[in-house]
Amino acid sequence: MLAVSSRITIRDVSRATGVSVSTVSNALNAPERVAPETRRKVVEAADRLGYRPNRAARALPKGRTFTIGYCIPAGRDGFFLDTFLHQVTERASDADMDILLFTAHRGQTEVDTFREIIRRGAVDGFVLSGTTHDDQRVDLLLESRMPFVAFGRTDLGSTHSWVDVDGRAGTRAAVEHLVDTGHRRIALIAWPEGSISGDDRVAGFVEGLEAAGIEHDPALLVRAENDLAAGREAASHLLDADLPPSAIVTVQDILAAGAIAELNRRGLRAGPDVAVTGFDDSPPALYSTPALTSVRQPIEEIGRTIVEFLIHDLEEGDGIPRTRLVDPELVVRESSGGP
Amino acid sequence: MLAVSSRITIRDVSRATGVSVSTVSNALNAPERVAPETRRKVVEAADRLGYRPNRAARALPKGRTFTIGYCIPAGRDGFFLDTFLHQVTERASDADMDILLFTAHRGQTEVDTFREIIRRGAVDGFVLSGTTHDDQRVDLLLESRMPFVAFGRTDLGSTHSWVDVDGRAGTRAAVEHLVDTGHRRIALIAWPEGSISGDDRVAGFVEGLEAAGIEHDPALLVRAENDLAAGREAASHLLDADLPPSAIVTVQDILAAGAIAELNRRGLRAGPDVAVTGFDDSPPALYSTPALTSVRQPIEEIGRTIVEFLIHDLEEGDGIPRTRLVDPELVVRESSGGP
DNA sequence: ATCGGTCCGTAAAACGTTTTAGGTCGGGAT
DNA sequence: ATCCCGACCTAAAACGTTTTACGGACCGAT
Repeated sequence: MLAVSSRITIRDVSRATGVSVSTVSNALNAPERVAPETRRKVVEAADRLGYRPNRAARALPKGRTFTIGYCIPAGRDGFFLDTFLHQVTERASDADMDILLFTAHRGQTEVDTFREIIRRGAVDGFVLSGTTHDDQRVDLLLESRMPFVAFGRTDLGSTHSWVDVDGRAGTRAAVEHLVDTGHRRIALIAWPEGSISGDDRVAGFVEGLEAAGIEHDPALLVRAENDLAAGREAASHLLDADLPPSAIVTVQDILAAGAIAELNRRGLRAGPDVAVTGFDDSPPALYSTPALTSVRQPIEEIGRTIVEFLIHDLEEGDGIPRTRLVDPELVVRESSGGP
Repeated sequence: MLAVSSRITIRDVSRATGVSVSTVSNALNAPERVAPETRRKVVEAADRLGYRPNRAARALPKGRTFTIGYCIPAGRDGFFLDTFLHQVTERASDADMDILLFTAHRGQTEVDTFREIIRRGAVDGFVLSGTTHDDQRVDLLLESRMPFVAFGRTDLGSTHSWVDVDGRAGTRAAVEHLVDTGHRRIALIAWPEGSISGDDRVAGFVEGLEAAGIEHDPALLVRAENDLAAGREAASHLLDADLPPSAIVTVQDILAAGAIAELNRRGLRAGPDVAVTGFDDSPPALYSTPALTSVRQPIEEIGRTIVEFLIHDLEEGDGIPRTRLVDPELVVRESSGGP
């Protein structure tokens, strides 16, 4: 369909007020350069006509697009994409910026796509998520001097802005909670070694045990991929041991769901018989029976902070890396003997 | 931070090849207008320099932004936003378009924000979701002649493009499945009257009963808001009846989760004792114990079709409304006595 | 009276493309 | 020889803004 609806341009406002195009622009962007009466006339006419500067036309001379890029991850990133994106978008909107959503082109790597977006001059900066140790996107962005803020740390953590959850504090809190309710034999189902947040969560587990003066039994730490079946299997392995644990901590809700399923299969109840805790406080945690005790990441705060950092960088242009580690919160529910 | 990285413009390619700017543009956009040898030279140089036309600059003379708008809903829309957005973005990317994500400005209605986006000439068309009976956004878009495709029907269904799930067929399939496994006393937990998809799902329930020759007992249809507690309460009400149901159909997984929680509280087991089915096949359905029988909406297909319709409209410009009702699929799990 | 300075407004250039309207050249038909 | 046409290329205008540089008017000070 043809772009109809004859859009209102600055020229229409100029005609309506009898004042030049430049004066209209000045009246709207730099009010101090224009006589109060003229400004009033212009603003009134612009309002009446419903004039809004064309995005693309504005971007050209400004050298800014008023757009933030976000690459939507290929594999589902978890359940908070929803919340995260909403928060990011809302905050961006407060600063009059929009979000450009893109995804890796077919047959291209994600980094290639980032490069494309940069070359096209499509955005002023990026929000990253799902960072890895040596994240290639970070290399590219640093190299091209593109402002960005990452959700998650990387190996280059000190040279760029990031916001992350203190996962270590999270699992540690879970362990402390279990110790407080009388558990001594506490197991952990973790991911395979090598991911930043995974290793961090393991560290918190160990730390929590140490703080409670409990010796860490290596047999009680098993690794599993992040899916239901793997969680089930890992739990089964733990429960078959000579001295099975009385509590199972996991690094992700799905693993916890797997553990609960395995308990059910054996006629045991999560909570009364074996305590289980998850991580992320994703919807399944809340809706499962029994409801899952889980470590909640403050996604809203994270999204808000990320945009705040990015906008600051864009406006002030100082390029100084800013970082923030936010505290997660343990939400106690039935699966660990809570209410 | 200043936009550094001295971007490559068409002028650079022009200089590198010794050919005019217009020829470069033609070589890249309308190859037939340029001699083969020249074209080769231009393409080679463009490749070598990594030239990509600037988005904003291109939008101006083209009168197209190569962008599709999507307003991220305020309340969480469900769990498929993730999947849906990914699909939409990927398909858009196939057609060389990006997604502009926005959200209602503070203190403005969603419609106001749509109007803003249109006035700014920020997008070529929209993808809508979460439509209501008399959706104001639809009115606005039709009025401004903006191409768009809705996920979900509206009262103006015949005048615009939409893609929707046949919810009626979904609940009907759930009822049929329950009848097949021997149930006769089947209840429904539905939403309050008035939503398109909710009423549709109720209709499917009634239809299913009729088809099986079962008389519909009004006492077995209760209404509840879409949250866990409400589902719990509704189930409790049903189970307290003189003739409690042997199976409970729900119009959403969260209501089903509530029902299961209530069953558990009473020492009953979902599946063996009372069958329960959900709708949406959201993550909680899969991860709950027992795993939930649910009606799965083919989100990938929906997202793909929506973009397909929109791109077609944009390219062909015929503006003819296209519609598609896709069939959902019943996924049988333990909560209804499945494997 | 002339000068200098402010205030207010405007014309014009610039941003990086695409597209329109020619322009030049060579060759085939007359 | 002239004319016409097609093939190839280019200059220039256009898209809708912002911004720079300048000009006129007015005013107070010399």
